[in-house]
Amino acid sequence: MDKAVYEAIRRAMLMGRLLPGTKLGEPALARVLKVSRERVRKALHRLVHEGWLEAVPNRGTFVPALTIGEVREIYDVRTMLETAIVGRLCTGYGPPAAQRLKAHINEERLAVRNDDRGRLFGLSGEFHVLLAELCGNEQLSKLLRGLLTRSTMHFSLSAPERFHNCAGPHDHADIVKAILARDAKKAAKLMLDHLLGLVEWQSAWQPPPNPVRLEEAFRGIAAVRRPA
Amino acid sequence: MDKAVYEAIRRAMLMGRLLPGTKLGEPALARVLKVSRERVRKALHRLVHEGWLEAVPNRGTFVPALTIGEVREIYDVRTMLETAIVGRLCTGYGPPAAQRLKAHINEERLAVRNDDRGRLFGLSGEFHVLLAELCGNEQLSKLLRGLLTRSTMHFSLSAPERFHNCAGPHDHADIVKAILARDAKKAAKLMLDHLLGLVEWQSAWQPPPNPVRLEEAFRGIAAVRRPA
DNA sequence: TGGCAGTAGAATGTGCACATTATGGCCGTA
DNA sequence: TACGGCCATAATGTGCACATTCTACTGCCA
Repeated sequence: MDKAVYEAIRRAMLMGRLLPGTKLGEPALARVLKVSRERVRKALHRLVHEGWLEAVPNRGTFVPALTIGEVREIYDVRTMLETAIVGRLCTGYGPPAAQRLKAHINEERLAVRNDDRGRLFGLSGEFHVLLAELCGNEQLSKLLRGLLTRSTMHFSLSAPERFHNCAGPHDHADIVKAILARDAKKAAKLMLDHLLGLVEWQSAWQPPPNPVRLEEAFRGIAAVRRPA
Repeated sequence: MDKAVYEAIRRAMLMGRLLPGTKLGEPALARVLKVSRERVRKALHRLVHEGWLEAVPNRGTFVPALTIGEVREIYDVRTMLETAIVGRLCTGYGPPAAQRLKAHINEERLAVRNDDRGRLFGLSGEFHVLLAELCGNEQLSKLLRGLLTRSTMHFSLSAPERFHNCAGPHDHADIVKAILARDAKKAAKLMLDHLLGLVEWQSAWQPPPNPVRLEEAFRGIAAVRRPA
């Protein structure tokens, strides 16, 4: 199955092993992953199409360096969708929805108590997906899942070793509380502030100097040979 | 360039030449379009990934038969985004935005007056894209463009020969009027009603018996060989 | 006559070899 | 010494041939 190659590259990106600007050569990947070049090609093409990588014709595929502007745009779209989502959940949801929401919040609390950053990182993302799923709209869920992965990619690539506390657990609990109280206005406002906080928090991570950016800037100027 | 193959297939779908359930065989397409099978393969894979076609492993790729439920879901997502869009446009837009909106409405009026259904069909879609573009969010524009093509695909496939009047021009003019008056509430409401009307109008198109559906139903039963 | 196994054909999936293009080093010249 | 053109090398792009899988027809058997 060629999905394995796709997943391997994606995982490497989420783990921050591939810095922005890195070139993903087909022969090198095929050698490392021990698969044929065609498999690698297909996986790369798919990743490019999904926005994970950038392809330059006759040059290769590269790990993109998302600008703060693009991240803001993605969060802006998320805001539009997710404020609408919580609003809709306030107008009507089934009993299992309430139960799932409470269960999720409890899991996040548990992760915080155990200081399990990795688990909390995963749960924070899943919370937003959960809200979409509770709307019962498959298209919406898929779309939001894509936006979420893309919005976190920037973070994963730039500062992966430190999982974000996201200011999340508390925000999430408040949002759930508002939904259960069927307070649409408040829920939407809380979601808006939550996402605004996230994007601001991520923006603060841009300033630290990115080594790859320097390498790109000096390519063809200084007499340094790139390591890869 | 392989984009030509991609565009050719897409155009055929939009023109309604490919009915739902039709199989797009690689050798047949390569023969018809006079390109190598690899080009066809790449184009098909891309179309599948974008949701235009459906692929069954070791079976081939087929023109999908979107259910009413899926169409409703897509319109639901569009409602979330587009009500937010008009709301945002009401809070702030530049002078060129107002000018472009007015110009578009005028073009639609002109198309109606000339009874140019084809042009009106295109303009009706472009109106929604225009609103997204005026927000200045590239991600949003791309996303909405995809949703729009997918939501109209169902229509194109099931009833392509009759371009929809969409109850559009009038609705669009009202929406623009509300935006220019900076009446966010009204604009959002009008957009909501507009999209609700569109999806209801499209739903009404499902009942008429689909010839391909019959062909599929009799496949393997009657002694008819499929034309392709 | 109805059902089923076997088989021939075609279509999809996969890997390989070649063509094309970009990159980096080398050399000649101003 | 610096600049510009040339060439070797490696990577990407493309087409082809083979392997695998599914479909459909045929013939056999109950």
